Amino acid sequence: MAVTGDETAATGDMPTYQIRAPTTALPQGVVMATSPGSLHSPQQLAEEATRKRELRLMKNREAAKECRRGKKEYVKCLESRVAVLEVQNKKLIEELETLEDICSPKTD
DNA sequence: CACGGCCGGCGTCACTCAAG
DNA sequence: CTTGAGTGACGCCGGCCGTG
Repeated sequence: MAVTGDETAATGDMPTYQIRAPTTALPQGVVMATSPGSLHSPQQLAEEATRKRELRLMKNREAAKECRRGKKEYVKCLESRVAVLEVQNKKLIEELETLEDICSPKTD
């Protein structure tokens, strides 16, 4: 996946990490039921709202799990990449030292 | 043991963003 | 504008480990 210029393309390689202040905790559980013609009594409306909320929570629960799983995988990926790059870097440094030895004028 | 600190996982809320 | 998916932040809980 090509990160399109945008530094946070949120596509596996660079998740969008955002810091947010803990905004005022509104009381919630308030779900607006967009009155589908078939529902009338407040009772039914409330039940529908509850059902929707539970569904939403369930989906979000699953989404959160998946999100964490993906994040862990992403971090593991980065860590192994770091390991590879460290080895590569070490080799290059060694090579550089060897070449410097070969090329340096002998003083004695 | 009992405890306290640290860590990882979970559920939920609040928010953003893209699609319809 | 509405809706659904994705994700950061927060708080809680249980397990592990070192220390007195």
